[in-house]
Formats: sequence, structure tokens, C-alpha cells
Amino acid sequence: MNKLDTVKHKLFDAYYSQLNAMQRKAVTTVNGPLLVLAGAGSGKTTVLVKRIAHIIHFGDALHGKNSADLTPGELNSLEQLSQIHGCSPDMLRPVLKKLAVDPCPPRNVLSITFTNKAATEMKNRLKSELGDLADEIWAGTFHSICVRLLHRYIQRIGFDSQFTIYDTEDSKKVMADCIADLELDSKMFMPRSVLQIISGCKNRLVTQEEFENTAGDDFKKQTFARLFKRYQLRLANANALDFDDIILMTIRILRECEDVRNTCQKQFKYILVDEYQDTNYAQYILMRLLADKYRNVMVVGDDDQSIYKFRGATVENILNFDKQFTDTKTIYLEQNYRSTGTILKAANGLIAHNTCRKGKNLWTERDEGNKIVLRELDNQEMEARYLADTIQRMVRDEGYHYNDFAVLYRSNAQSNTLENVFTRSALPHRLLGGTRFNDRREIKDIHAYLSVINNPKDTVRLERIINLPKRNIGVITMKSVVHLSEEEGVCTFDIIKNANQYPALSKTASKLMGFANVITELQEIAQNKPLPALFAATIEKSGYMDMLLNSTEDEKDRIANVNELISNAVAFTESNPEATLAAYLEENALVADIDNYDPEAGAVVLMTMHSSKGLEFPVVFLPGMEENVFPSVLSQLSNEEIEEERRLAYVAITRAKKELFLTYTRERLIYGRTSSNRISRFVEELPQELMDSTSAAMYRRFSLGGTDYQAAASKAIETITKKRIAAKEEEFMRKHNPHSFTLGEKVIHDMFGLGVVQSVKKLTGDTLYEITFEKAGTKKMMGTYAKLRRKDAE
DNA sequence: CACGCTCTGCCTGCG
DNA sequence: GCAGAGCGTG
Repeated sequence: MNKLDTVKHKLFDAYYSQLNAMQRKAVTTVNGPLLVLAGAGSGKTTVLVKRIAHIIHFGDALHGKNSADLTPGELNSLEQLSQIHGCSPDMLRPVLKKLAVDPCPPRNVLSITFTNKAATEMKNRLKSELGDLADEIWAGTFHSICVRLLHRYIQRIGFDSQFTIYDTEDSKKVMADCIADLELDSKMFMPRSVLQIISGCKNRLVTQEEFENTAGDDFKKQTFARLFKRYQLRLANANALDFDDIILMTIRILRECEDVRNTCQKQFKYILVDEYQDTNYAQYILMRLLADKYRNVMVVGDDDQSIYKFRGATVENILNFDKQFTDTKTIYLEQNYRSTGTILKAANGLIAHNTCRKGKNLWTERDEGNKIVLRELDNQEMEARYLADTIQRMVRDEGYHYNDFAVLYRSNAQSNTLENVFTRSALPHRLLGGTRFNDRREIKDIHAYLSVINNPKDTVRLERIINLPKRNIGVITMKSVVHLSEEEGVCTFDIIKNANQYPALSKTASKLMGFANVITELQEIAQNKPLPALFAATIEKSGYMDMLLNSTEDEKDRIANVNELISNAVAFTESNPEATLAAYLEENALVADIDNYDPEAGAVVLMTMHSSKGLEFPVVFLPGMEENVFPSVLSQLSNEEIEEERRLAYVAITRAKKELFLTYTRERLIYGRTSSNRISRFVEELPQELMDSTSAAMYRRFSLGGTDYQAAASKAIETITKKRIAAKEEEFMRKHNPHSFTLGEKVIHDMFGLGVVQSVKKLTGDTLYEITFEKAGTKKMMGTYAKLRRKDAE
């Protein structure tokens, strides 16, 4: 190492004296692919922020080649500076800037996070680190970044740049319509599950055609393929994208348009992705497409905190990163600044039971702290009371505040009892993750009006509001409207506007046109007046407010929420110079949560373990540590799912800074019936010496008493459910697919008579059967062409 | 076309 | 135990 290098290292070590050696390494390694495996509470956000600042101020100052214009005198003065201790970063920065190698303009840095919450935090911290420079950085969620790009380029693949974004509920509505279109049994094909399959395809970049090709003669798959196609068609007609499409279309543009790809690749010289364990395949491809020119891509994540596989995340992204990007440097951040030694040991002990992991061991300089408390309670009511009492006691005797406590549970259903008991005990608490403001019915309704005003092609939203308030326009009328729109090739709104021109609509024409007039009138207001006025007019002229006011039920919450929306419009107009309706709707489509978790609120916080990711609390309670609750019954099928649950437990445990309480009950109400579950395997997997001894004794007793009968019972239930599903599928196949037969089935052929299926060989697009006929011997024939009928043997 | 009754299926959840 | 869907009736 030459003198300059030595001096540089010393100076940067001083500049980053607040960071540990590994964090410093992550911050200063800026060129080339970099994988940072950051354990819980290891200061990864700090690393991300400092690294971006480093890239902007100094470029690759530490490892790049400095232009050799430092005089020996300058070098000496640098060396002297490096020997002074306690130089503040503000003093060092101007000096270090002279050593900068290709510092990067902020507009060429792309920082991707998963949630809006994380994005906001990132932006705030960049702002305080970099001041106004931060405004130019491309920082946001995958979706917000893609939407920005789509606005610029989506017309390149034949879409209108004024697209609408459909949320999950809209998508469900579209899918329900598709299922109805194809006259399918709605019990066989539930919108939710079909959408899950389509989303899975999109996440893995499987196209409709590819999916269709793999379907073979599996009728169910074929039907999914048809629904997939129909769904996309309906979206396209409504000029709408679902959440997955936002990523997908961006990829399509980058793949298909070389010039756009080149522009983007040049634009994003440095790319940083947070929570990389939560990315799916499509997002990986997107990142690749953007990063392929410079390959300056850093991903940060923790394979042990991957808890979103169920929604398409593939932990393989983080596990394989170093194989996908050659000469990746890997840095482990294993020093934890959050939890006590005991809590960390518990977390390490638990996660060690997982097999598929990179392997990482968190450590801390903090002291051991208190043992983990485990308590058995009679039922969920007692459990909630135990939590309330313990919290009250700790506030009274140990100087804690209410906002020091978090209660984390596996499923939202558990929150009910907790909330009731806490309210009764006058314990200040806040419930997170219930119905979000934007998900409330009345808010969705008004947003639907606004969406239709903005994009009349938006049939889904149109159907939502056309009879709300009641205008006596029913499903039948809308069916014929949709039918006409398909026939005439005009959008549904145009049909409604000119309803009197269609004989089929003669009965309801005046009602339809009345509705169209309201929308047209509001569209004019949208053109000429500011947003708050438009919102007020929409609420009035639609008759929505009157509907609420005249309701027989108490709707004061809804009225308040609707009025709140007008204040939102005022706030939006004030903070956005270009406060168009389109901009408002777009922001609201992407902002899923007005997540105002306020640590200062002076209240105990209740939320799911999932939504606690990224947060920390001095004291954490984990109620419901029972098999079939946590791990959930529904995840007991495969080891993979159990490992994901275990990671969830790891996440939950590592939220705690000082104290951790685990509770389980002898009995619990699940789906309205009492059940008794044995203690969670995750409790048994914790090192016993870390547990509070009094409770450990109790635990052993219970554990020995409780055999696997419950597991056996739930297995049985699962088998029954599976059989029921299988039976339904079978019935469906028989009904819809007369050319498909199973092994051993009796069939009738027009010429050969009665036979038995000997073998089934699936070919692309058809199936080859070998059938032994009573009279004609064994024949091979294709399912589609042979005139085979099923012999219903009952 | 609206209302009320019965039946079913149920986790976690970012955009 | 509860919400949402489906079905039958006024």
C-alpha cells in the first residue's frame, strides 16, 4: 500500500469514526456489485444513507485511481491531518473532496426500497445528510420508480400514458367479471386464487402464452390461461394496470426499446436496493436491466428476515446474488446495536433451526439483560389481562412509558380480544394495520367517482358507483351496457352517455344519461377549478353525502372520513405545485398505508409480526405462542413454510431491545370454537438457559402433557379439505373436459365398445391413451380425436 | 331490482 | 364468529 492509500484510509476512518469497520467497508466500496448481509439492528439504513452521500461527495475516492496531481507538500499535509485525532466530519469533508474520484451527481443515483414508509424515511435521512442535493436523488419504491418511467415511455409499447392503477380490490372485481364472462363455476374459480396464480406468473415473468403452453390438457390450467388472457384484455380496455403490471410493463419497455434501455442504464450509474430478500424475480430482472451498463449495484438484505415468500418474494435473489453478478464483494453486518445479549442469543438459537440460509451470527457489546419471560395462561382473555397487568406494573414500578411496549401477533384475528381487554383496563393503546383510511368503503367510493372523472374508460370504478347512491341502475342494465360496448367497440361510458340511442336500453336510458350528466359536469369542474372544489362538488353532486345523511344507520364516521378527504385535497394542493386530479389519484394508488405509527403517541402499539419488520421497541410481547396459531395451521404443510414462520419468529424476537415476553394459552377460540394447542415449537427451540425459570417449569409440564394429538387432528382436517377440493376438481373435470380420462377408468368407443384405460401419456395439446377393449384388444388413441365417452359407473 | 336469508371459507399483505 | 357471495322472493 503506498503512502497516499494509507493516508486516505486513515482519513476516511476518521471521517466515518461513528461506523464500525464493516459498515465503513460497505460505505466506501462503491464500484462493482456489492452484497451486504445486514442482520437485524445492524444499522443498515445508516450504511445506505452514508454510502449514497459518499458516492455523491467522493465517488470511488478510496479504491479508485486518484488523478496524480497531488504535490508532495499536499500529501504531507494530508498525512499530518490524518494523525490528528478527533477531527470532525465537517472539517474533513472539504479536504476529502479533493481526493474524490468521479463523484456522482445525485440525479444518477437510484435508491429503491420496498415500502413507502421506508422510502420516506430514506428521503428524510438523505435530506438531513445531504441537504438540497438529496432532492435530485431517485429514491422511492419499486412501484413509484416504475410509474415515473412508465409515464415517460409507456406509449412506446402502445399504452396511453394516462393509465389508471388498479388495486387488489379492483383486480378482484375485474377477475370476478372475467369468471362470469366465461360462465365458470365461481366456487371452482375464486377471484382471489386465480389472481394469485396470475400474480405468480407475472412475478416470474411467465407470459400468458407460456402459461397456456404449459397447461397441456389440464383443463383447470387451460381455464386459468383463458382467465389470464381475458383479465389482461379487460385491463387494457379500461386503460388500467395492476400492481404487477407496473413492474412488468417497465421491464417490457426496457427489453423492447433499446434506446430507452440505454438512456436508463446511463441515467442510473449507482443503484441501491434495500430489503433485497423481499424482491421477486421480476424485480431482480428489472434491476439487472437497469444495472447492466455500470454494474454498480448494491443490495442490502437479510435472508433470515425473508417473510414474504407467500406474496412472491424469492429469497434465492439474495442467496444467488454473488453468482448472478460475477466478482461480487460480500460484506456481513453482524454487530447488533439494538437488543440485549439474551434476546440476541435467543434469536440466533431459534434461527439456527433453519437449514436454507447463508449463516450469520449476530453479536452485541451490550450486556445480557433480563431473561425471556414465558407464561402460560388459561385462555386468550387471561392472556390479554396478563399483558395489560404487566404493562401497567412496568409503567408504575420500572419507569417505562406506554409507548415502550409493542404487542405482536401472528394474525389480525388475535387483536380483537387484546383490544377489548386493553380498553376495559383503560390501557392506552393503538391498533396498527386494521382497515386503512384509503381502504374504507366510503373513501374507495369517492375515489371511484374521481377515477371515472379522470378516466371514463375505467369500467370497474364506473360499475362501483353507477348505482351508488341508488339510481335504480342494476346489474342487468350494466350487463347490457357492457355487452353493447363490446359490440359497438366504444367504451362503456360513451354507451351510457348516449343511452337513448340504443333500443336495448330504452327503459333505463334516462337514468343512465342522468348519471353521465353528473360525471360530465364534474369533468368540467375538474378542468376549471382546484382539487378541493372538485372533491366537494363530487361529494355533493353525486348524491353521496345525501345518502350518508339520510341513512337509517349511524354514519357519522363515514361522513367525517369523506370530509377528511377534502382536507386531504387541500393538503395535496398545498404541497404539490402540479396538483392535478391524475397526480392525486396516482399518489393515492401507490400509497397503500397512511402509516402513521407515531412512536411518541404515548400508547402501547398492537400489530402483526409482519408489519413490525423494521421497527424496534424496548419491550415486546408475543402472545399466542401455540402450534396452529404460530406457526399458523395453514403453514404446517411443508418444511419450507415452517422455515418462513420461523424467520417470522426471528423478526418478532429481534424487535425487542430490552425485554421479551412470550405467552401461550391452554385454550383458545379459533373460528368460533374452543381449541387446545400444544406450545409452539419455536418456544421449545429457544435455548432454555435464557428463559425465566419459573415459567420454564410450567412449560415443561405442559409440553409433556400435550402430545401431538392436535397436530394429528389438524392433519386430519387438512386431509378432509384436500379430499374435498380434489373431489370438486374431479367433478369439474368430468363436466368440462369430456376428453380427459384417468387410469383404470371405463370408457366406451363407438366402434370398439367397452374398454379400460391402461395408460395415460400427456403430450403437448393432447393426451395419448392406451385402452384395452373387451372385444377389440388394446389400442392407442388420442384423447381429442378418438370418439371416447365416459362410462359413468357411479 | 332490492332485500333478506343461508352457506361457505377463513393467515400473513407491499405496491 | 363473521363477512361476502349466492339464491329466492316481494
